[in-house]
Order: sequence, then structure tokens, then C-alpha cells
Amino acid sequence: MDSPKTIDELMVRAESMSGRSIGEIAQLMQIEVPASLTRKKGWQGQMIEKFLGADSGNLSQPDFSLLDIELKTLPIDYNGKVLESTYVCVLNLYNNLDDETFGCWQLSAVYRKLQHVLWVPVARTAGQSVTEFRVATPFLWRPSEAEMHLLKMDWENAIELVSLGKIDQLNARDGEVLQVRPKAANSKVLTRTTNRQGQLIETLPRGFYLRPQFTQQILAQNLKLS
DNA sequence: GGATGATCATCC
DNA sequence: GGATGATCATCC
Repeated sequence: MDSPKTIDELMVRAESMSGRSIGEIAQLMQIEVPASLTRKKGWQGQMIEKFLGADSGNLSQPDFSLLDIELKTLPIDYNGKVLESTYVCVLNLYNNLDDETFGCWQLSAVYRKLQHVLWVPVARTAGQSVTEFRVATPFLWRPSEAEMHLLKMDWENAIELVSLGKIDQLNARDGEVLQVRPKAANSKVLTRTTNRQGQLIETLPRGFYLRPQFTQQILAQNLKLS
């Protein structure tokens, strides 16, 4: 599918998925559905990207580059409860002190990606096959000033610890809405960072994630509007 | 039962 | 390894 040229075009495509099962959408695209997501964790998100014509691949930029919109699928149950946190992007641990943009929120990948998001909630229940998962109502979201402030606070706190070489003090308990958790193939993967003395060391790669309570509120706001 | 830390697939 | 896409699995 070509990349959509306008927001309207994107939303028409997104809305065409509403109420359809994953099996139906996969069939339209002639893609085989895995029996389980255990070994295909990103499969659903990538299928929906393809269906909507996302064009960024694995570049570090919003999925729809022309529109500057990021796509996120959101796993929910049939009561509308958010089931998982939402991965945003990697946390750059290699803080080059010469890089004055390192601590700049508005230049960060988190800001860039979250300033405009197309959420595609997908409902599922335990024991259900992936084919039976069902797309709920996709919606566009821009963080409110208050939401943006919360994100910025959490982001700045994380970045400050990294800048000080205190990545070891940063864990998933930090951050009101945006947290930092491991993001790697396994716990033995290493990436470069610096310690308190500014020496180069290696540590586990981390990523930024939105807490489920936060995305739950985003979902609730949208339900009120529709 | 929810949250934290661990892990899986793919592309380059 | 590092980016994309995330969910799994264990702990508390």
C-alpha cells in the first residue's frame, strides 16, 4: 500500500479496519496469521503498518513521514482495559558531552514520536487465537499541555541521570507516565555509556515506555469524544 | 493481578 | 549492535 498523502486518507484507511478481526485484515492482505504472538511479538503492529502504508521502516522517525504521525497499536481486553505498556523508542545512553542537543526535549525522539499518534486499539482475550483479535476504533491523539508536561518531566529526569552517569539508579519504578525498561534481545546485550567518572562502560540497552495507566487515560478521553 | 525485568523476530 | 515492531514471564 502506498503511503497516505493526507491525514484524511490515513484515517479513512484506519477506520476501514474498525470492527474487523485480525484474521479478516490479514486475509485482505493475503498474509498468514501466526498461531501465537509469543514468537511473533511485533507481527500485529507490522501488519497494521503495512495495511496503512507506513513508510519509515526501522528509521528513527514517525511511521508516516509525510504526515509526521506515529502509529501505535494498543492491546486492550474486551472491556477496554489496556493490557501492556507502549514502547516508544530507545534511550540513547551514549551521552556525548559535546552534544548540546542531548538534553533538549523538543529534539528528542520521544517528543518527535509522541507529538502526534494514531492509536489502533486491538481487543483480545486470554486463550483467543490471533485471528480472532479485533480492531476497535482507531483515533488520532496529540498530548495536551498537561500530558506533554508529564512526559517532559519524566524524560528530563531519565536523561539527567544518564548525563550524570547514573544509569544504574534508573529503573522501571521511575517515571509517572514514561518509564525506562530494558530493550534488548536478552539481559546479556551491552551498549556503551559513561559512568560517574565519565569513563566508558557497557550496560544493558534501555527503552522508553508509556505506562498502561497513561494510555488508559488517552483511550478514555477518546471514548468521551466519540 | 499488576508491574518490572526479560525476551522474540526482522532488517540492516 | 541498534533500530523497528512489541509481548512474555516472573516477581512481589
